Amino acid sequence: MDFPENEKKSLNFIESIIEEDLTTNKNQGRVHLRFPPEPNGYLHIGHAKSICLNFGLANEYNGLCNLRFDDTNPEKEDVEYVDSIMEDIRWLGFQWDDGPKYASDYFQQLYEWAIQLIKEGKAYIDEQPQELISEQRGVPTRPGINSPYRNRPIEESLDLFTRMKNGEFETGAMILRSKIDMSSPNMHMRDPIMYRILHQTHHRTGDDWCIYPMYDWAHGQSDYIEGITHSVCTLEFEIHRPLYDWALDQIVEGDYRPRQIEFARLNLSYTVMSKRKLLQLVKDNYVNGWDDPRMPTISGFRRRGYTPESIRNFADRIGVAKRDNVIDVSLLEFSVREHLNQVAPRAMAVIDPVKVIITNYPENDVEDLELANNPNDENAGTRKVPFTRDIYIERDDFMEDPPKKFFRLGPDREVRLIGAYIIKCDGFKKNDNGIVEEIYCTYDPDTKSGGSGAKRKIKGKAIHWVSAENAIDAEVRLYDRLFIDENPDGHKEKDFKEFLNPDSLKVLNNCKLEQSLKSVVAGDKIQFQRLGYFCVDKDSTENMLVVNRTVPLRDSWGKTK
RNA sequence: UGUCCGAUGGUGUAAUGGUAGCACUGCAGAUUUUGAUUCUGCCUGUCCAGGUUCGAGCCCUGGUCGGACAACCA
Repeated sequence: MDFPENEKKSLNFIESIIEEDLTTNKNQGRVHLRFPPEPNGYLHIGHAKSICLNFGLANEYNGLCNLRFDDTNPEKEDVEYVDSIMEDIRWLGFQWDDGPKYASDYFQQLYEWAIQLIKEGKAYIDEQPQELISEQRGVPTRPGINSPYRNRPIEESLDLFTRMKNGEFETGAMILRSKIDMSSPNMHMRDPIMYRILHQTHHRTGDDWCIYPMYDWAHGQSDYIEGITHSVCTLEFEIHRPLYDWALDQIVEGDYRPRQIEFARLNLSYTVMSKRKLLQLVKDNYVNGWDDPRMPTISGFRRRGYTPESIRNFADRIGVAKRDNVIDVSLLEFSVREHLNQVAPRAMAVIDPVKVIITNYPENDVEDLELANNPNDENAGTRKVPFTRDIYIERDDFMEDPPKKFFRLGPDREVRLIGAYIIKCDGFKKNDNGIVEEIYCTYDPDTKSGGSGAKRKIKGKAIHWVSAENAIDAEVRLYDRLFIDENPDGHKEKDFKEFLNPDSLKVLNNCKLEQSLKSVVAGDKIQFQRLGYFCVDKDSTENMLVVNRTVPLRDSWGKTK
């Protein structure tokens, strides 16, 4: 125990509400949440925050959490998105209770409630053109005016609504509005639209319906039907809450009633989060699909090599509150490094190779060295790595004329080859273009790792290497942030795409990996020592391994350079 | 000249009238066969003005600043 026994864990404001409700036995002490995505795009890291929140809360309070697709707009929705959303939630490690739900499951009930409202004189059919209706609605600072159809006879509205449903009118010809208050300071209360005509095939209900309920006439009711107690959503719905409550007032019987609670959505620095903008990046080929490793989508992070644990930890750390926030991407990167540091086996890879010839090493000898898979974790075991006369090292681990603080290879300098020997540079050869082609070294046979002279101190650091004869060829994809601006969509005069990072993807084709990596499969995560965490990409073929860099290691040298 | 919401270090987030804490970032240092990890230390904060109170980041009043709202989107 790190803390006194009666010290309470601090609660976020939603937990406080739930605990308060629990102590008053509200809704018979039930806790039932839901995650309600619209299937019109792929889930992103902002959704991950919401998913972790809702499912996490259910977990914490022994409650339930539904997955409900808010599929009331067939124009934008598609099963492709339904499938990807379910896959992403499962991957994150959550399970919804009792099968996926759909707002479209409730179309009949919603329709009947609408009829009830018409009969009660609380809803009417308006057949004015859209522009007129919008004009009459007024502006936030000025009240609207009543529609001339506002007081049309109930029988007439009933008849029209039935005919709307039966497909007698064209898309957009008329709407069903609730009769609330055209002078309300809250725009959403000015006789909001409940139903519109949409001759559009729905991905689940097909052509059963040609009228579709609006969000505000579906969401609270769906919550009510499912027995949701705490309906958690993002801040932009705050102003809808009076309408949410109004809709509930029309249908609630008994003590149970869901409550809407709003929290601030996640914003991440150096990225965009709006579905519309992400869709644009995909559709206009600025990235290679929704799961492009540069995308802030859950599938993008998955392909990039992020783990569900790291995303869940991230979600825990960012907290939940109502103030607008911009989370530094470095926190996400910290979370993934933290987890991968524990679980990713280490290996050596040279991504920008230059050949080193160890001139005093026997030409055809091969030594099988036994290296730890994770020097920080004995349980990770060991692997065999072949050592030979010709090896590759990283081009930037050698300098012809190195400064004092450069602790790697250079003329007359010594470095330790990780898990092998100390070598000393005796010379090098350049090609006609002045590029270093070969580096000549001698090794000190007494300094073999684990051997008697292994502890010999040198000024140089340890560097990674790969046996030239035994290397595996690979393509390495180096990803960097997609945008060069901290807040790409925060500029009024400039389109967010102007801030796209031209170097967000660098493909390296001449990379050399150690032999032990030949059996990796897509999704495997490895730390390439001194380089970063990498993940085998699904584009890999039998002939060419493709590896994504998830995130580089922290680099205090790179900063001081 | 509307309604609603918000304001704590560079970034997030706690403190629920009683010592402003934690994490990330940044900066130093120790250890290191990964310039990683690990460990240690440091920097930096209650939007402003009044009021209530023995005591206010917290309660009240007034300002300031920021966000949301005028789709037949969600």
